[in-house]
Amino acid sequence: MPRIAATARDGEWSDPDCPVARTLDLVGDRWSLLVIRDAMDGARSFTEFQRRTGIARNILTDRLRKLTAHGFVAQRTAPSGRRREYVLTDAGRDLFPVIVTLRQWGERHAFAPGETHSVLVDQHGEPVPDVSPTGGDGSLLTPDTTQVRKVGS
Amino acid sequence: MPRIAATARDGEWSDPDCPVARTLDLVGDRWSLLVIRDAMDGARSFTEFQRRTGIARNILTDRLRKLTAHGFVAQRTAPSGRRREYVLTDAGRDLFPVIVTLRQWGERHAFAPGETHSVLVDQHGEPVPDVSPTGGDGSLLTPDTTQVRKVGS
DNA sequence: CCCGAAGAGTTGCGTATTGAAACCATCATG
DNA sequence: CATGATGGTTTCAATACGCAACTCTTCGGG
Repeated sequence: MPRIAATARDGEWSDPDCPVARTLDLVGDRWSLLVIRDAMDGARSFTEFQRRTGIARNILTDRLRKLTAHGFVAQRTAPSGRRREYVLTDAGRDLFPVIVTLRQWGERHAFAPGETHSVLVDQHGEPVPDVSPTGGDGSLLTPDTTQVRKVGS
Repeated sequence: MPRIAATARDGEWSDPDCPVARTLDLVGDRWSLLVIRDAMDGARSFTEFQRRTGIARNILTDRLRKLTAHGFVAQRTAPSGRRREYVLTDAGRDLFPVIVTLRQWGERHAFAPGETHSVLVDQHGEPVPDVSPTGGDGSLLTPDTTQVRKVGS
């Protein structure tokens, strides 16, 4: 029985060859991506994250610590004074496409017709268009028109 | 077309207005997205999912049940005979952009330079280009050039 | 018809993670 | 110096998870 799983907390990847699995080893839990979402939306302080997500404070402590350890956020002294604040790193900001696609899936499938929800808009107040993978020629890609090439092949 | 009618845990959304939160209520756990990933990559049977992910069998039972209940996969009789198989629904297939962006983040940030990993390629064997949100005018969008418009405002 | 193997779970049980609430420490202000 | 805000830590019960053993059904031979 081939045991693939070895859990990321031991310093091991659960499936070392797969980038999807590695990313989920880092942020694939109930709260991490919501913390990232709020950081992208301007949250900086422990209390602000707690207020927005409603996460338990001990779990938030743990998540902020892990997100910091894994390089998604960094803790720095606020410009205004001597309080510390959490800010996204480049790697954390680079999760933007993940957050946006999660949001857009939710908009399409997790709301009844007519049910209201928050909307992501650009500088001009225009809703952000759907994000979808395309080939080099601009054609839309789907699970059926793509495949995973394993490392050894 | 099956709208995701039900229940994250006890029938309530953890943050009813936010599409990101709703999506994570449904698939924001350690395993669901990996099961979806493998379904996109051709897995159909309980045993095949178990072999690919390494997930514990009782947990896999639970996840397949929840993914079915929430309309990501459906169970149908295999065309070849009388065995049942799990197939992605349209809603499940529509998570493709999420899986791809998670994969691409991992490729950029979770591998050391030179470390090998599996690659997603199109029909011609070409790697899938980076997916990123753009505005209506084609400009790249970032957390700094977008904002969430709340329902009431 | 009987046996065995494979698929798909189910059950029991022990460990790990999570969550709610209370508790603590530091600063700033009145 | 009392009060409140920030940023946690501690405690402890409730879930979730992983492992292994067991069940049930469906073939496929012999």
